[in-house]
Amino acid sequence: MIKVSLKDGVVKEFEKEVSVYEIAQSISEGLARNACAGIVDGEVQDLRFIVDKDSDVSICTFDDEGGKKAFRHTASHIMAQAIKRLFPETKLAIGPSIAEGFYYDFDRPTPFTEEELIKIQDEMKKIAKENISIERFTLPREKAIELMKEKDEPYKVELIEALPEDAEISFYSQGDFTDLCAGPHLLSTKAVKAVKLMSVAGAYWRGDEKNKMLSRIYGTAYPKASDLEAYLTMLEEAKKRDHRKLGKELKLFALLDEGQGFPFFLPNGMVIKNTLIDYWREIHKKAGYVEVQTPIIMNRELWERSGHWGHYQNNMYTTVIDDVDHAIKPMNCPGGILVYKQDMHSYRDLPIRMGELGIVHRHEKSGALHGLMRVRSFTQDDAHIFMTEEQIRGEIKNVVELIDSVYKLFGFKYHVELSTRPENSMGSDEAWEVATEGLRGALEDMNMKYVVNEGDGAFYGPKIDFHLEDSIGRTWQCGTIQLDMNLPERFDLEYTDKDGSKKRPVMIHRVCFGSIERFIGILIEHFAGQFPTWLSPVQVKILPISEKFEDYAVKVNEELSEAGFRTAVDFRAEKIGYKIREARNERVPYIIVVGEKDLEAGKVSLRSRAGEEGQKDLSEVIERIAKEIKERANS
RNA sequence: GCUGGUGUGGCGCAGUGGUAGCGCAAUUGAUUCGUAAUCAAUAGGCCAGGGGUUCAAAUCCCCUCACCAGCUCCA
Repeated sequence: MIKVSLKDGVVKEFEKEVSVYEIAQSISEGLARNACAGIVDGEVQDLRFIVDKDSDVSICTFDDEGGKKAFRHTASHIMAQAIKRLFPETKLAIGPSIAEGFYYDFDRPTPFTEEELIKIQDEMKKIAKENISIERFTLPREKAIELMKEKDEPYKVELIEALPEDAEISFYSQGDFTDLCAGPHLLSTKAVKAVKLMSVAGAYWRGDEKNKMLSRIYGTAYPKASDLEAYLTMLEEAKKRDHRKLGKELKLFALLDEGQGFPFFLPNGMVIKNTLIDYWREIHKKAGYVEVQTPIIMNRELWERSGHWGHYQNNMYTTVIDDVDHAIKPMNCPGGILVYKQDMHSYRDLPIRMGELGIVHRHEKSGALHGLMRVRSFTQDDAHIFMTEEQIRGEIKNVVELIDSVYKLFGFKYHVELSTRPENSMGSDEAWEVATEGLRGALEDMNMKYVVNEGDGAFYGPKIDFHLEDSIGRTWQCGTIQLDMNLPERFDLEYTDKDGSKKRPVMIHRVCFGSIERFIGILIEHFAGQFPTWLSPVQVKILPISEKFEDYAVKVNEELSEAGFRTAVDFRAEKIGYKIREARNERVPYIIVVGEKDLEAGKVSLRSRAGEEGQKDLSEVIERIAKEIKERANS
């Protein structure tokens, strides 16, 4: 007798061992039809998985993460099967499910064309209609290698060879198609009806740029055509908020051939940048930071001492001044350290929280550049905190809270990663261990959820990264907290402790926005250009109905400017509908219309983003907008 | 950097071998208007750059550059 505990405390008993699918059937035929996978004692399992002991079981449909994965993974196998039917000479690499769909990497002499993509998609639909049942089987490693050699799939052979000697290798086959795969998969191809192949792109075998470049096809799949349609519509909508498009439309910034990767900030964008900086200064002052500024260019000796010359040279721009090598700073830390060294420090001074809005230059590969998100010159809202070892956790906690408060203000969701020691790094294992555990401990003290990103730390220390999403779900690292026990050593930093002895301080490097440029890119997409009033380049636009009311418009404008708002008046001899259309396209949060009726009543007509609001006293409008700006409310 | 795609007035696009077009924006004039586009006229382009094929190239071929998607790398 096997006891299966389902959700809501329901327990079912089975006479003998039973598959996940049979459990679903025992609940309802409807559920069995939609079942994609199961979770058995916390592990995602195939529908074919046999439950042979008392277990907790829940059934996953497409609406569950595990079910979605199985569904899309099956879609990727269907794509591979379609390609094998149409282009049998193609070699298979790997084909997993991903966040919004799936991909599969193929090796063939020429990449797939648009027309071929359509053919493949049609063939996939045919395969779904054929309702081919999907079987799972396992082979010992040697037999598995033999099978894949026989099928002439060298990439699969390589994958299996990387698995342990005694491994049982699982395969899935559907009709004439068999693929190495850990699963799970659906029971048949039937459910995968709504598929769309999105794009073809190159991708290196095993993600290594030294390897051969394969041809990757991205696709997505849904159980219902209407869901697929909804997803495609959502993507279209998201493209409309692309910061590069809006940046041009709203005249925020420009990226020109004359400086590849070096953004120009236009007057409107500069308002946003400066307003963010004002906000930054305000919260950092409150949090006990001082501010410094260090040079953009410093000599080679400094960069050799900091380790950048050795570990970061590929990303640095250099120049020669009076026959001496210099580098344009890619990071602010060495400058901050030199500032620390200007003085003797007592334990009483610590922690020293030293902020710097530093413009850094880094050479990025041309293909990596992306609007404001990835540039070669950017402003870091940097700070270096010098402290004693005992202060580490408290300071990290302060910084995490500060970053969290910034992201909350804008309504951002974010995820956190802990990045550990990379290959090209400096310092002792002990220092790295202490630093990494310091970060991990702080995260755990605060019960923060995080994923570990092995080997992705900075060359001088491990880091906590904060990642924000853009409009189509790509994530970008913004905030980061890096714990550094190496640079204080290299620069021989000291403070005098209670007993008069010299001690080595520990150092944190941290940013909240990350790069102000990238943060603005994210902001543009997040708000679709409709910035909260406090950030809007123009906060109130005054539209006289005709020339006759220009004087009144000027008077209203004076009062609004006097109140400290960023305003503009549209004096053109256009109809009011036209002026409103334009002001709305500019995403101006408040539009004030003045005409005959307003002049007579001594009032103004207000239009906010919510729509027409009718006549109001100007003083009332001023009060309302001032309050919104002061609270930095998100309209 | 790699693979593929794209490159036509300020912006968005059409134009697949026969003298470069549309819409918006701009300028000028008229209109003086009540909540998402008033009318008319004018001006604006070595068709990314270079080389080639051809009687003739935006269009076909080669090279370079930039941008876009993805990979790699990263704030």
